[in-house]
Amino acid sequence: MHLLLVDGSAYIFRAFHALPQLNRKSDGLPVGCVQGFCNMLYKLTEDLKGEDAPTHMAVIFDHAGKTFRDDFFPDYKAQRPPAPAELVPQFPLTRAATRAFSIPSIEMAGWEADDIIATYACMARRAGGKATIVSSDKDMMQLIEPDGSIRMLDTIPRPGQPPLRWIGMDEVFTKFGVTPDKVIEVQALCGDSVDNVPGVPGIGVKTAAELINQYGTVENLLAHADEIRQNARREKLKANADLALVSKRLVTLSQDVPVELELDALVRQPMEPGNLFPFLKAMEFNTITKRLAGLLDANPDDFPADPELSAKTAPGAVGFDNAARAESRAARHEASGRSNAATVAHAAAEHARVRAIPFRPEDYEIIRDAAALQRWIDAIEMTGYVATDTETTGLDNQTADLVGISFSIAPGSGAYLPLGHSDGEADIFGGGGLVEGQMEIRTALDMLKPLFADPSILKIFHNGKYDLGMLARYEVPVASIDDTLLLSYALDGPQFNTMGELGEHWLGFAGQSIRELLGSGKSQRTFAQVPLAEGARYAAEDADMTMRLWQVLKPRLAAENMTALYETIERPLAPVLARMEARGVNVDRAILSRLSGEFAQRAAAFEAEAYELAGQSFNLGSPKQLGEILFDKMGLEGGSKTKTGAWATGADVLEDLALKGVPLARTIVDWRQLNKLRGTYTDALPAYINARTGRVHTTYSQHSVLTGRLSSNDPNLQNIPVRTEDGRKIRSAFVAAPGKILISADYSQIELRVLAHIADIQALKDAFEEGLDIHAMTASEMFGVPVAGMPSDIRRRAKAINFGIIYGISAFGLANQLGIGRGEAGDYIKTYFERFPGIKDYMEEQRRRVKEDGHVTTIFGRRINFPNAKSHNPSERAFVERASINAPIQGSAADIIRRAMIRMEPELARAGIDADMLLQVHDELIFEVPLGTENEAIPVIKRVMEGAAEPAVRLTVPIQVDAHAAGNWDEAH
DNA sequence: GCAAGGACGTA
DNA sequence: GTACGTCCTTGCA
Repeated sequence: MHLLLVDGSAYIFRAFHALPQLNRKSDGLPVGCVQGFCNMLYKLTEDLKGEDAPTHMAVIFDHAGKTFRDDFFPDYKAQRPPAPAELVPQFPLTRAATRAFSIPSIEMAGWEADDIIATYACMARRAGGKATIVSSDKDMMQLIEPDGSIRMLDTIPRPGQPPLRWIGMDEVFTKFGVTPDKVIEVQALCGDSVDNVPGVPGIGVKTAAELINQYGTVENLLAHADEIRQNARREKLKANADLALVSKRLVTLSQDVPVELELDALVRQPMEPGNLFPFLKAMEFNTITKRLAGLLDANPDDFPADPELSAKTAPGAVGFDNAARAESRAARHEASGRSNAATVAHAAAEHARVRAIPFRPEDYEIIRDAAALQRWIDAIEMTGYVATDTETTGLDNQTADLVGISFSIAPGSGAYLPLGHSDGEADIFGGGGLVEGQMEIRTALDMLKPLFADPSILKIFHNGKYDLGMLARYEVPVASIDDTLLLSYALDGPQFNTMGELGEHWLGFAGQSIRELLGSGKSQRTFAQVPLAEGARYAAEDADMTMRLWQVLKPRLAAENMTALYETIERPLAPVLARMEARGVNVDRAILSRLSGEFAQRAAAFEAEAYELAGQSFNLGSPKQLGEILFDKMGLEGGSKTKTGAWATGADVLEDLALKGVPLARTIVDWRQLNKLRGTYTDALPAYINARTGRVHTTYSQHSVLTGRLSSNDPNLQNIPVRTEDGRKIRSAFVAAPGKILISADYSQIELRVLAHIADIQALKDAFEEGLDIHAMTASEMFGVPVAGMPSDIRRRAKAINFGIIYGISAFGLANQLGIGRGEAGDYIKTYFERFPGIKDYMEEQRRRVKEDGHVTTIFGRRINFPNAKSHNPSERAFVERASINAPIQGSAADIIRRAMIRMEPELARAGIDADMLLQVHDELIFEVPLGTENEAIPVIKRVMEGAAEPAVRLTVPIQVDAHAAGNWDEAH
């Protein structure tokens, strides 16, 4: 007999990290792991033929709740984060899949899958047969028998490797340095940080193997502990003898679980089309359905999809993105065994646990050679995740050089791999040679490459976008990331920006500041000039801190229902942005230089004119001096003061004065405009052209904006002028590369459409449905003027009101904007509310929510916090009210374009279109495509952008995107 | 050398 | 009336 035992729970967890989580049913339910699981079952039957073909088979799952190990070691697996929300609904489905394949599905309260597997494997062996354990879990390696009667098979999908990989004596020896029968002894000594098996502190796999190979067992080792020559090792062992013994009990698999099914009950059954196809069809697994139909010679059409599981008919079938927001329900599901209250408690417990772990910089390691690096790589692979951070010579990852990389695999662990520390005095050539004792950079990176590229190993960064861009320049691609900065942003908004702030708040320890390390001003040094030991301490602490923050923040996702936002929006967006930043945009230096001269000349003329009109020369750039001249010296009326008591000289004030016949005011306005364009754009932008790429690379901030928008800096490419003719000249300097053309695609009236959807305003929705001019329609409704032949001034007012609504209108603000009285503005608002009563309801609802909850949300569940909502300052409170009205609108629109950006690249690739997404300007995306391909690219771009809310949210208004192609940004817009 | 304030570019 | 980032001056260290 040959018994095949599949470790079902381990498979889904490992597959979750190994597989791209893209596969969803038409209702949005994630089924990637279920699909991988079905493929594996299929492959097992296909590939295990001849003497490997099993005669008996079962799939074993972990059961929710405590096991016997918790009885004597309550901390066992205590630091496991709760299962990701995307995984939770897949647990019951994998059991259903097992039954669909006519295979017994076994789980038992109080026992881990590993113990049940061990029990059955031994039963098979005692019965004179053999057993194959389908698992890659190292804890199972203790069961392997040298005579081949118990073997292991790894089926976790890994790119570039065969689907089935045998694990034998050699693999075990590579991992543990001992034969399988001694694996538990080694594990007892070295422990396991993932499962929280303590082991003997300070003893790793290598040392453990050495000791066990000499003494055989933990007990014998402890009995002869006095013989050990190395002082530290001996004392550690003697001091922690009890930990070693407890650890051994923890890792030893039970072989006498009182299983209910005898071996005979596990005899392989033929697949039953009536079980199989209803399940596969409900899951929408078309490929495997076809394959199995061929194999079984059956027609799947004869079997309807299982109505209980099917997308269309299942009760309460909703898109996952919707469903995940109510994931407290899903989280209550079996496997995790935790109710929502439990996920909250778990997050709190994790926070307390991590916060209590002291920082010990003296434990950090410096990796100086390949052997040490390999040890860390091995440890990381064993752990399955790593917090990591790159140290570089600057803040801009397109120009900085890599100086080192740090790692941490658990709170308190840390290592620094220095690669580019230089000695000698820093000079303009970047200092002297490399400091001794560093690995050659290419050698080290080549060793790390498979680790970073391995999607089954989670890389945890803080602001990973930076590191991704950095590593990409060194040809180190990264798959599977988590990001503590984005976790914090999804949970708390832009409240905490730096690791220091997060550390201070969550761990009570800010860590060493980079400013202190590098100095400032004239004496500032780059990380390359930091002495190696000092740099190592800082860098390793950074990775350690990142690991701790991850363990604190990640469990909060489930507890606070932010998993879907983080998993479907924030996490996948970061690599997209990293690529956009790396691409940059082509800017014509000659155009800017010519404009700079032109603007300077014209500004100089205005400057002379201003001195003439003022009767004196002064600094036109100084609002203070200008205010004194206008209101003190010239004695003009109507001046107002800013909050600091200075004369207000803003454009609106000067515009007023100009209308009242003060020519100096107009001159200043014109001068300021030209000077602004020159200073901020034509002079500043050329300095941003990257010497290596010849292009301008902005940096996006994914975590800075309250509402969920991106921001752009160094340089800000989201405020390139467009409103004035001179401004557009600057825009025209953004040109396509030779042989390419730019496409600008922008959402039309996205915020008003979102408002119509959220507030459910039928009149607005109808107008959008019919493709009307929305401002003209508003004007017509409000003022009773027909749309045809509408005076432009009436439309302008309606437009201002529409924008005002989005901004949380006030009579004061609208009056200012339109230059009318407060009373009249108030009347407009009143009329608007009468014509569109739902708007008022919406506004009151947001005001109520922000007061009650301290936050409002977007349609995708993004939470926007307003800690000031209960302020005693009335104007502060009024501000919060306006912002809380605006935030769901601006934020939902921001979420929509974020979703479009995430989907854009794969959809373009799928359509076979070569297009580079370069820039995002809130409601606009800029692409660069080969000249002549724009007409194929545009429909795909439009389709992705227009459908970006689906399927998570079904908008009740049409979304419209306008796209144009041209050689420069001005003409494409 | 740095922070704050004013002004102004964008959606 | 919302949300940003940058440039420049000013005032203090």
